[in-house]
Amino acid sequence: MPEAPEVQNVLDWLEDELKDHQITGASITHPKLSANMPADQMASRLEGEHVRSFSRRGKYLILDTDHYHWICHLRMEGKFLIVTPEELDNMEEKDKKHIHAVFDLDDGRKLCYRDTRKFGRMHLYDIDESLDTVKALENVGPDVLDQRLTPERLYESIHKKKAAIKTILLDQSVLAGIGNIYADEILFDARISPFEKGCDLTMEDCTRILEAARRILLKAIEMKGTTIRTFSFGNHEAGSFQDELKVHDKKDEPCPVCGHPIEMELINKRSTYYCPICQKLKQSD
DNA sequence: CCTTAGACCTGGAGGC
DNA sequence: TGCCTCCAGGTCTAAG
Repeated sequence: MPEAPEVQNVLDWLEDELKDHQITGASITHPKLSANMPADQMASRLEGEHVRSFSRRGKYLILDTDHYHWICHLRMEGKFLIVTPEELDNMEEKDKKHIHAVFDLDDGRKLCYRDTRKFGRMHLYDIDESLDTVKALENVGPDVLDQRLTPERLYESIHKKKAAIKTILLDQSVLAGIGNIYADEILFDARISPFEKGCDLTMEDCTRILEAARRILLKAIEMKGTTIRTFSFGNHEAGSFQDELKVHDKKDEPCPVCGHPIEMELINKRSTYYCPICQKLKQSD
C-alpha cells in the first residue's frame, strides 16, 4: 500500500528509532518473508548487526547494517512497529497473529514486522554488493525524487510506449515510487488524461508530470503520507495528505477545479479517478 | 518487446 | 446474523 511518501516516513521513523542500535536476536516466522535465503538464515545473519544507515529507492527500504544491505518492501500492508516486551505480550491476538518477524534490540525493545496479507518481502545482501546489481532492485528505475531523473530522460523512456500514462507511472522500472493514489493525483495536477499514451506525450508534458510528481510527493512526505482505509505505519501516527487528495477515491464528487463529477474507470485493472473535463485526451482524430 | 490474466493473502464493506 | 462477492496504496510470473 505505501508509496514513496509513506515509505519515506517509515524510513525516517526507523532511522530515529534504530540508528546504531544492535539487533541482539531475530526470528522470522513466515518463510516467504525472507525472499533470497531461508528465513532462519536471514534471521541469524541479522543477529549482532547494528543498523547503520537508511535509504530508499522507490518503495524499497534499504537498511545498511555492519555487514549487510537489508532491503525491505512493505507491498500492500507491511508495517514495522517497535514495542516493549510487555506491549507485545499484551497485544490482542488478532494483531499478534500477523506478526511475521521479531527483532530484539539492544535496549530491550522489539522491532516487529506485521503484515496481514503476507505480501511484503525482505532481501539480504552482503554489504560489498553494489545496489546497482542486486536482484531485488533489478527492475527498479530512478527514484521520482532523484534529480538525476530529468524530463528529457523521462521523455526518452516513455515516448515510444503505447501503454496509457497511468500504467506507465505505475511501472517502477520507468520511475520508482509512484503508486495508484499519487498517480491519479499527479495526472490531475498535470492536466493529463490517464488514458493518454506514452507515445503521444510531449517533452512539455513530461516536464509537467515530473514537476507535479515532485511537488505532490514532497508535500505528502511533509504531511506524513496518506492514510486511507487501514493503512498506518506501525506505532506511527496517521498521515494527513488524504485531506489534500483531489480526485483519488472521489468518484461522483465535484472536481475541485471545474465542478464536473469525478469519474472512475479501470486502467490495467487499477481503479483510476480523473476529471474528464480537466484531463482531456489530446485530439487524435 | 508488450499486454493481460492470474497468483500471492487477508479482512472489511456492501448486497441480499 | 450470516453468506457471498468484490475490493484494497503492489509486484511477479506465465502465457498469448
